[in-house]
Amino acid sequence: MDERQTPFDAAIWAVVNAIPRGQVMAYGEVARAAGFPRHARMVSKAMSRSPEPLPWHRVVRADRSLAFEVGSDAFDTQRQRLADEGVTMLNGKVIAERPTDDLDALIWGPE
DNA sequence: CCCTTGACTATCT
DNA sequence: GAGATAGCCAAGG
Repeated sequence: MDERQTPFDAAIWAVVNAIPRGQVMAYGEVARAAGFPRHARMVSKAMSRSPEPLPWHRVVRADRSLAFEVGSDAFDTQRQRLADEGVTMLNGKVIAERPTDDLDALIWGPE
């Protein structure tokens, strides 16, 4: 194999995997939680590079809209997957709760 | 090395 | 509150 995952990738994957079902996080929040503030744009790349499926549909924009073009396959897929988790959308924006501070403990450890 | 691109965000109008 | 602008940062041509 040939994938070299950077510490960045691993951190991002860990955070995304830690997002509870039915909840969403913004790209910037994921980056920050992973320890890489201002790397919101890199989060998408890291997720694309993931060797195994990731709950990427739980990652949305800061304003709670989806990052894909409306009508695109990716957009529809994300909306459908969210719907399966009980998350619906209103006026183009996701209606879901944000992970509480418990997520930080989950990622950074009980410490 | 310069320039463009991108699953972003904060700020201003 | 929607559109425009600037900032941000890594990757690729």
